[in-house]
Amino acid sequence: MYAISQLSKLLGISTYALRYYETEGIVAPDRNAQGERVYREADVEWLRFVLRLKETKMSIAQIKQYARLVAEGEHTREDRLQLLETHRTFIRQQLESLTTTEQMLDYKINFYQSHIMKKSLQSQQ
Amino acid sequence: MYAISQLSKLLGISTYALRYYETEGIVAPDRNAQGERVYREADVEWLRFVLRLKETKMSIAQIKQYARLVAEGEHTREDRLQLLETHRTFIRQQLESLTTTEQMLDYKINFYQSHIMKKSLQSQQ
DNA sequence: GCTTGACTTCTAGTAAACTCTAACCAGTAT
DNA sequence: ATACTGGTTAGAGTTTACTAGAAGTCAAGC
Repeated sequence: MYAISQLSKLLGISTYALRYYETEGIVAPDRNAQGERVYREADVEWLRFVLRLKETKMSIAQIKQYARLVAEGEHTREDRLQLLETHRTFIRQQLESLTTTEQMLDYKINFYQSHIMKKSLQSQQ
Repeated sequence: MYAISQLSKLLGISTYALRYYETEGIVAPDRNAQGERVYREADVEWLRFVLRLKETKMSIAQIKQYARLVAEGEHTREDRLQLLETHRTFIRQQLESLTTTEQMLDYKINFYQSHIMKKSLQSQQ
């Protein structure tokens, strides 16, 4: 059980963001007697997954859509599957793009380093 | 040599974006007698690299900074190297994050598929 | 009893990255 | 000659994802 400020620290996101996710229907914490948000372990796990989706470039709109399907229950399983498969495809594209770009950077970095090396050799002579 | 609309199609980005990149100092095409932008092959290659940086989550501000260093010439090589190395580290983090998330999705997709399979088996009986 | 601190809601503001509109111009087709 | 096409600029508007401010509630400590 976490208060909003505790969860904010735990997840490394702002309390503003946590409230925003709630208004967007992405998370629905309990409330205590004072009306304060109380996040359970299940909310924490869900939010960790949400942050993974965000890191891998899923938009808030899409995450919201997925959250809505989960909340709607059993009969949305096929839709959820579809959504996750689409995102997996997107992730695989990103992996390709990152690998290619990493290689380009390796090449450029080697280029710069060899030039800098030449320069420092020159300055030694 | 490409007109803006041609390059837009070639790169799959809008003419608005191309003009925006120019105002940000990221690209500096030639102009013809009518004052229209003329992009050379070198501009195209540079923009392809810029788009790679964007795909891998480099901000326009950072790209702008790198472009400025390139334009400034020889004495900025160390800074450029630094910037590219920092981005390579970031790319490696993204690769890790994507791999982990892909595995989570594999798991969830298998889960949904096995449930759907059960369901369709039930409906066959 | 009053202040402090952590929360609440509502609403406005912000940063990033475009995206669009308006007014204009130059070359081509009818 | 006129309309159309495709370009130009300056500047306003849009979308996304927060971020911040104002005003209020409530329990705890001095």
